[in-house]
Amino acid sequence: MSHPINVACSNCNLRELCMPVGLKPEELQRIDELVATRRKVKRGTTLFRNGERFDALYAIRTGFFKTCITAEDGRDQVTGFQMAGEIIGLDGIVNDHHTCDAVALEDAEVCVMPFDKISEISRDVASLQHHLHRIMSREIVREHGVMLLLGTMHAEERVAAFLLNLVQRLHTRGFSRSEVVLRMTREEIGNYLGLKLETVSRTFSKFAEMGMITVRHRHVRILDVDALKRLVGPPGGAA
Amino acid sequence: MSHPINVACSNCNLRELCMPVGLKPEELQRIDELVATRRKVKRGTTLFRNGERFDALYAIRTGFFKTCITAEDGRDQVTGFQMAGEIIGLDGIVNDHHTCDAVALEDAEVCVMPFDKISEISRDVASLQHHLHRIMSREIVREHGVMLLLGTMHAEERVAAFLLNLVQRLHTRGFSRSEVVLRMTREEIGNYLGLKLETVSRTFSKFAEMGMITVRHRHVRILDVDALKRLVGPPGGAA
DNA sequence: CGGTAGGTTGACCACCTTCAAGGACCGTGG
DNA sequence: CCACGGTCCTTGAAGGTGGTCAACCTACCG
Repeated sequence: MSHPINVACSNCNLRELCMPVGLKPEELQRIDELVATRRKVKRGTTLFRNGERFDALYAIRTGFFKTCITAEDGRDQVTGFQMAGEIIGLDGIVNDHHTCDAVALEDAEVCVMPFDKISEISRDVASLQHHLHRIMSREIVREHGVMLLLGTMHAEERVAAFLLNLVQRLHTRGFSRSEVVLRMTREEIGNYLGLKLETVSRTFSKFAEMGMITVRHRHVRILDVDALKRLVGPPGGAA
Repeated sequence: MSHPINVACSNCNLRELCMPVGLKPEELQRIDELVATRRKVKRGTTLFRNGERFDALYAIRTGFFKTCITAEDGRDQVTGFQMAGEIIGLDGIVNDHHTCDAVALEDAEVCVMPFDKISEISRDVASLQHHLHRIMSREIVREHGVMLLLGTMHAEERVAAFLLNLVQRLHTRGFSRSEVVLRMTREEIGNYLGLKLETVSRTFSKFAEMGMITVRHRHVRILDVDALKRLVGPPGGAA
């Protein structure tokens, strides 16, 4: 399940995504202590679950995750989709227990960073300290955006925003800015966006009819980014 | 606008709410350095605004705030209501600029804690470090809950959850567990809950008809907590 | 006392959900 | 190779929840 690492953070090609930049050599060395082990997570299995003890943050090295919470009555909500270079597990810090499930949507590998080690090292290395704060703050700001989406947007706007966000993040990772292979089902997308899977499907079809995208199963090609952007938020447009 | 403090954290009656517990005397002394000044914020004015430079977190000493973000097209979303003992400003850490507005809903006073001072002291005082991490993590978890609410709940469930959450937080601050004086308008409540103000109003009326609450303007009395709880999430109830 | 902001209530309607049926793809096993 | 089952997806028709629009009311404040 977990195994020793073979690539140090200092050599990792994802370093700019999950670690601070501009470190001095001796700081870099301390950072390399951070990742205790790697862990492979098979598609469909969980990295951690609601209720489990929290003791580490995870940096995604490869693969794709969703995080979701479940209410007592069984309703659940996908709170995010995470890809390479992103950090998951922040929810567990408050009460030393995770409050959501992290499920791999494809075979994945994560770097395990024991939280007490993070705390310890960030007391010595100010840039790591600040980096951690920024990561948490970024997550808070991201969730504000999701609240705006869920609170004010219509179905088409939500789906457009979802696609744009996804393709943008993939692009910063070196992938195409117009091709997406969805790693999640329509139901998972809908759950995240506060819509039913049928609505997501219909909206995809509608975008395709309008010539903004092509959809074949999970393969989406974006034909007209600007049209999508216009959908999510009229730029100078009507109030 | 801002003025020297007259009550040290070590003497503050809100200490358990916004500061770590179980500090050693010398740590307490360092904590007292945290709050540089106090600042009064008049009702209807902002503590900070989207786009302003971030350099401090704020602990609410008295009063009541809302935070809200605004999309380019003018739509906005209330992301939370904050009361005494709670910390605001976390959104600003990522990019050194605030991304939301913090508006006082009644005359308020906050403790200004310069963020570089927080960082510095938390490098020496591990319990402060952990406390900060917990505060940020708690905010992330809270927002997960809001996402669940916005993504899956019906109007009645949302309003019930809102009232219960409010009264619960007031109760931990020593107020009644059945009396609430709302500090925000129906429109602000609706915005937060992803509903229109008319829907909030109607839902209040419906709850009143059902004998669960009484409403007179902004004064709400909760008559049947359990009924409200049953609304938000059927306990063992129907799936 | 009049103006204004905030709140309530009603009628109608739109968007999304619900329910249902059919179809495409994938892995497995014959 | 094809048949088979299962999951995932698409599309249609009908219905409901909450939105929209509008009128009226109340409290508050100069």
